Amino acid sequence: MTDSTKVRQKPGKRERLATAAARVLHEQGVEKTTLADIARAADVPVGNVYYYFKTKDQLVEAAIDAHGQNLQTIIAALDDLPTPQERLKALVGGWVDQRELAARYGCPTGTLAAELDKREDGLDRQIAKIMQVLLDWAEQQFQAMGRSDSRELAVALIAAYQGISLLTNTFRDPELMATEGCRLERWIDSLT
Amino acid sequence: MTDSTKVRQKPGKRERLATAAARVLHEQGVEKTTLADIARAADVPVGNVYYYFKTKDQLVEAAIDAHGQNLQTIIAALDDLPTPQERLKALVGGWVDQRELAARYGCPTGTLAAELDKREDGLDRQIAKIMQVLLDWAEQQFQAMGRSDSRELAVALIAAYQGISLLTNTFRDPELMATEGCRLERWIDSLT
Amino acid sequence: MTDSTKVRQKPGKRERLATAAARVLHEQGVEKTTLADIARAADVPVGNVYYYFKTKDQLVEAAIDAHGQNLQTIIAALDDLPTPQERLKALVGGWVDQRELAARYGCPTGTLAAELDKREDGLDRQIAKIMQVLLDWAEQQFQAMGRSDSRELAVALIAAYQGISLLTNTFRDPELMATEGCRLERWIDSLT
Amino acid sequence: MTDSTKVRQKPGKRERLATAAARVLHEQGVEKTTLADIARAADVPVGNVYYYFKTKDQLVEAAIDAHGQNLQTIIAALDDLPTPQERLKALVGGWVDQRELAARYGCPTGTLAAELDKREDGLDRQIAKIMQVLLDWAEQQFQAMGRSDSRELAVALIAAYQGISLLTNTFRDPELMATEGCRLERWIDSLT
DNA sequence: CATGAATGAGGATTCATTCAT
DNA sequence: TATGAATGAATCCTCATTCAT
Repeated sequence: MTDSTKVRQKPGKRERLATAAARVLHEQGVEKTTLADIARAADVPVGNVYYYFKTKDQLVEAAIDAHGQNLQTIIAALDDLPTPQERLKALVGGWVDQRELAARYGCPTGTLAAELDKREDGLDRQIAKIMQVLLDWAEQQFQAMGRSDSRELAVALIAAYQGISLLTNTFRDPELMATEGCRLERWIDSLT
Repeated sequence: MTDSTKVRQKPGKRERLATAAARVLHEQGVEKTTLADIARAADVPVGNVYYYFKTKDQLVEAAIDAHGQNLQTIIAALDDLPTPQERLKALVGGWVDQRELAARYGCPTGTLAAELDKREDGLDRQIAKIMQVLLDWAEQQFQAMGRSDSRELAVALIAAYQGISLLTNTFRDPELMATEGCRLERWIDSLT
Repeated sequence: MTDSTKVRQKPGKRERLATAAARVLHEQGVEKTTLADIARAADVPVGNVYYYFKTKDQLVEAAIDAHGQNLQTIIAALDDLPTPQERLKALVGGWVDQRELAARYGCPTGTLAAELDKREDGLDRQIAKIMQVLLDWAEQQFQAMGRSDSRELAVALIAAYQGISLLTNTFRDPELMATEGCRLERWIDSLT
Repeated sequence: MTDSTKVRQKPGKRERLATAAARVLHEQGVEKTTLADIARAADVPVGNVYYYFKTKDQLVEAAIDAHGQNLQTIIAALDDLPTPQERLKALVGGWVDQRELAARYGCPTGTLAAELDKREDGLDRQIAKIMQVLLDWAEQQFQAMGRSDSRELAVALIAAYQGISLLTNTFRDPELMATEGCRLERWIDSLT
């Protein structure tokens, strides 16, 4: 009981750093983000960061993980819905809900992937895994809809999202995402 | 005749730099690319770069322009085709032809856009212009096909390309682009 | 006791840098002085300088402040003297005492002012403030002597000092300062 | 006659460079002025400068010479006046006439001297010579007035000018020069 | 564990000077 | 002579990473 104060005060500095990193890296990009930026955002002294993460790359990895866990949460929520069509459309709906963020900074996973793909760290494989998870989940839904081309459809859906995120961001226009979202929902319905 | 080699080398140092920049920036990303990298790729002494471009940003801008001119060339070639369907499918075919490059480095315009959108330079507006050109051209084709939803379709098409470029790059799998290319061609045919 | 050396060395790294900057900038001039020069003079690694001062200009500003504080100290000491005449003559006496330094590098404030006036930073306003302080103090003394033209006299006195500093420096002849000092003291006495 | 065209077109590129250098160096200071600045001001291609001056320092020297010749011209004009008092007061009057320039950039000779004294080139001796000329001339005038302390007075006069130039420049206030000019004229009259 | 401070390896940029024509 | 272009040595500044306490 005595330590509860301390425990409650810093409920995982490590986690706070990872969360802050996820946000700041999304907003500023990996290369333009300083360790100091992240430390500041997490309200952690710069020197202390290294107690939790040996290198900047490890912090980036933690940020990727955070995005991954976020995705897991989203998927878990979607799985409560009764039909695959509804699940897929709910996914699209979620994207549309985030359109303001996309207009400003693009898709968190997508922009991270684009940037990390320029490197030969394992980091690019890390982000690929997350993308894979989403892809697999979408594939399952299309399969549940009885489509034999489920993989292809899953790729098309995720690609459509990544692409419209990029355009939405490039033109700073959230409406692009909204319009494309409607189109994708109609498309899902048309697949029976 | 003997001096032609040397004589021919100078004429386009500025252009050589822009071309090299376009390539290297695509391959390595803007932030990770050093002026020295570009200078080396263009076989120009670092100090000399500044004779042609006052800042790194100006060199990036020149690289963007190079990509823009490349796009213009492509579009001009496409316009020789008789029907809008053929033109659009030829565009898609071109993307598929470039799938190996996309698998390695992603779409030149798209990755550049993703990275530059993190900045508040005019550079992000510059790349948006190029994307706009492509979008406008695609819209014209859909319009020529008699579609009233030409804008929406154009956005969907370009988004699909940008998205599949990202996935192709993320998974280092050119086949993704090929498959999606076929799907897009079928889709175009279905719109008549 | 053994570690006192090291312990004592840290306490004022920032101040050590400012002091070193004040000296080196006086000796070499602002433009000719490298950050490395100052770092070396303060026995601080170059990279570390930026922990204390974000830019070279901020370091220059700190040096100006150092000169300003030095002036305050001098003025405070002068104010202990009973009559304005004595105070003014003591000021002049101080100048004469520093004539060797003036012969080598000129008046610290004056040379700095001359150089910074070529710039449009706020730095030139910073040095003007210090000059103003000296001017105001001199004016008060002449006022205390009952002179209605106190401002004009103050300007004349400071100008005489700045001018003779320049000549002393130009001709590398400390005697110029000494002679002019005597003249100024006689002049002060003549004003009653 | 045939060469008159050419002769008239470029009446001494060398001289044009020296004049431009004198002006630009006064305005911007030696260190902050690039060769390109001077070349541009003289409307001479950069590469061509080196045909006339082997190094930047030689150009600075030429600028100093230009100021020296300017001084000679002024002195020559003053010498037309009948009495030493009138000559000295005319000198002071000239300073006052130039007060706007002094407020902006200080005294050409003085600021140059201040900057060059920081160097160990012969350049600082060069500027000292010019200052010497002025000093000698003033000394002669005081001598002609029958003063045995002519040297000391000459030094005081020139120092007063250099000092008030600095203050005028520091405070950007031409009036300072005007006021001090009046004071100096009264002072000259009082010496008889 | 915490933290302010230290360090040094780059990276962009400037500019005097040189060169080829 | 004239001139655009070339060159490389400096210089300022950033930042990941380490260290001492």
